[in-house]
Amino acid sequence: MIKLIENRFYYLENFCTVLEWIAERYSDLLTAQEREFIDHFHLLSKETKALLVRMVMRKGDLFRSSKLAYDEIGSVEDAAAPLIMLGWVDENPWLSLDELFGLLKKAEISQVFGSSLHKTAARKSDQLLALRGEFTDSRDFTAWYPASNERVYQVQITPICDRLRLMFFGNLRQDWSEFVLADLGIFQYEKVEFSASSRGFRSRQDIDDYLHLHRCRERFLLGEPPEEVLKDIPARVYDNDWLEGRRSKLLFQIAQHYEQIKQFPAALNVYGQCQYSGSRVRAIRMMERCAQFESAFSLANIAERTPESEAEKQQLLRILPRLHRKLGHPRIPAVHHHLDPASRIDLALPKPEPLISVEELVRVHLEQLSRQQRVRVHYVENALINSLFGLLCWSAIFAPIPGAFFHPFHTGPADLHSPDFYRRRESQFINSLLQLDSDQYTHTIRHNFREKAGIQSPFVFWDVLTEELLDLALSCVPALHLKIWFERMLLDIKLNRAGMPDLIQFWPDEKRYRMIEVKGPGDRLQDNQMRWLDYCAKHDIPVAVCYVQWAERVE
DNA sequence: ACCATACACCCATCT
DNA sequence: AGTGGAATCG
DNA sequence: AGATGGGTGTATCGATTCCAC
Ligand SMILES: [Mn+2]
Ligand SMILES: [Mn+2]
Repeated sequence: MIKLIENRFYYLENFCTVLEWIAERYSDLLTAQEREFIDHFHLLSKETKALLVRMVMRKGDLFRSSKLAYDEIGSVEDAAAPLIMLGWVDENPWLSLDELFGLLKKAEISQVFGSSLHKTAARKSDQLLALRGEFTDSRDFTAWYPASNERVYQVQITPICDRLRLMFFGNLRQDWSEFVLADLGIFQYEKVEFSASSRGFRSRQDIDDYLHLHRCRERFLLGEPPEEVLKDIPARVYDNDWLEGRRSKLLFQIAQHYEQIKQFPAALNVYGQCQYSGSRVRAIRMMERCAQFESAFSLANIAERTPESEAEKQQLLRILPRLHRKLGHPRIPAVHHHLDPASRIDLALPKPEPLISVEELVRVHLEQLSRQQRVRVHYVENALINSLFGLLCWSAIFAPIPGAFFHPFHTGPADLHSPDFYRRRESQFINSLLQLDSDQYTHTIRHNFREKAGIQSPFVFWDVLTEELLDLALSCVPALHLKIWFERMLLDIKLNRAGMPDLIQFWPDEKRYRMIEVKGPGDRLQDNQMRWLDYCAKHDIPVAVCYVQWAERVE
C-alpha cells in the first residue's frame, strides 16, 4: 500500500507542478511580476530550485546554514548564490533579539550573553524577557554571534508562494505536503474529471480579499487588540458569498472573544455586524447581559418570525419565556423537550475502569443482556448514517460541477456548505435517493463500498464502517428509514450531519434495529441530538435515550 | 472542509 | 539523566 | 433536583530527530 518515492527531488517536482498548473490556468490573475517569478524559477539549477523549495516548505523564514543540510542539494552556499542575486533570499538579514533566540540553542545564548545573564539556568523564554529591554536593536548574525562560522538565510518570497498555494488549493490550510502524502497513499482522493476551466478563484480581487482577511485573522489569533484588527476588516458586505462567509465568521470569532473577556457591549456591536449563523442569538444574549431587555425582546421576536434555522428556533424557545419573565409579562410556559417514556432506558451499571467509555459500557451490556436472540450493538454516532449517505450519493457528491473541484486533492466539493449545494446537483441527488424505492440502493452502496474503499469523503468513515456493520445495516434498516435520515441531512448538511445517537442495536433475525443515545451521569441531551430525536419520533424511526447511573458498590 | 468542529466532562447559578 | 513538544520528512 | 449557560479538554500519517526543561 505504501509506495516509495524514487525521485530525490520529489518536492521540487511537486512545486513545479503547481507553478505550471497556475501558469496554465490562472495567468490572467497574475501580475507581470508574478509571471516573471515563475519564468525565472524554471531557469535556475536543480539544486538552487530545490533549496528554495525546501526553505519555503519549512516553518518560518530564517534558517541557519547548518540546518539546511540536504544530501541531494549539497553545498548550501553554492545553491543559495543565485537566489541571493535575485533577491529571493537574504544571506545576511538583520535579526531582532527575538529572531536570534529562535535560531540559537540555549548553550549558545549563554555564550553570547554570558555577561548580561543573571541566571544561565533560567528558562529560555525568561532569558529573552530579561534581555529585551537591553537589546532593542537589530544586528546581523555575525554581529550577534562573532564566534560562529555559520550563515543565516532569510527567504523573501513567502508572500508570492502563499498566494500561489492559495490559488492552487483554494485555501491556505493545505500545503505542499499534500502531494507526497497522496503519492504515499496516506490520503487517497477521488479522481474527479473536472474541466480545465474549473478554478478556485474568478478574480484577482477575490484572492486579495482572501489574503487580507487571512492576515486579519492571524493578527487576531496572535493576540493583537481586536479594536485594531476590526479597523482593517471591511465594514461592507462582500459581493462574493464565500468571502462574505469568511468575513462574517471572523467577526463572529472576534465577538466571541469580547464575550469571553466580558466586554458585552463590544461583543453585541460586532455580533450585529455579521450574519454568521448563530450571531443573532448571541446578539440577543448580549442584550440580555446588558439588561437591554426591550431590545432583546424585539430582536427575539423578529427572529421568531423569520428563524434562520431549526437550531435558532429551538434556542428561542428557551430565550423568549425568560425575556417575558424579565419584562414582567404574563408568564408563558417554557416548552420542554418531551421524550416518550417508552423510549427511555434507565440503567444502573457498576462504575467501570476509567479508560472505558459509557457508550462502550452500554454497548457491551446490551449485547450480553439477551442471550436467547442474536443482538448486535455498534457504537457509531454519526458515522453510520453519514457513511451510508456518502456511499449512496457518491456520484452526486463528486459530480464535476463547475468550481466544486479544481485540483486533485479535494476531500469533498468546495461548495459543500453553501446554501445552494443541493440545488446545484438536485437531479443527481434525486437520482440517488430514487434508488431507495427499489433494491438498487443496496447494490450502489455495496459497489461504492468496494470500489471507493479508503478514498477521502466528507461523509464516509472508512474506519467505522466494517463489512459486518454494513451487512447488518442493509438488512435491518428499511430503505424508507434511510430516505428519511438522508432527506433531513440534505436540508442542512452542516447542521444535520451530527447529533445522531451513539449506538445502533440490531436484531438480525427479526430484521429490526433501534438507535440509542447514551447519557452518563451529568451529561445532557444537546440541542442537535434533541432535534434528531424529535424528527425520528415523528417519522416512526425507533430511537431511545439510555440514562446511566453508577450502581452502588458493595463494600 | 477553511486550526476546526463534535463530543463528553466539568462548573456556577437560578428556580 | 529522562521526558515531552515541536519540527521535519517521506 | 433539574434546568440553563458557560467553560474545559480531546483529536487530526507515523517515524525520527532535536532541544528545552
Ligand atoms: Mn455521543
Ligand atoms: Mn451520548
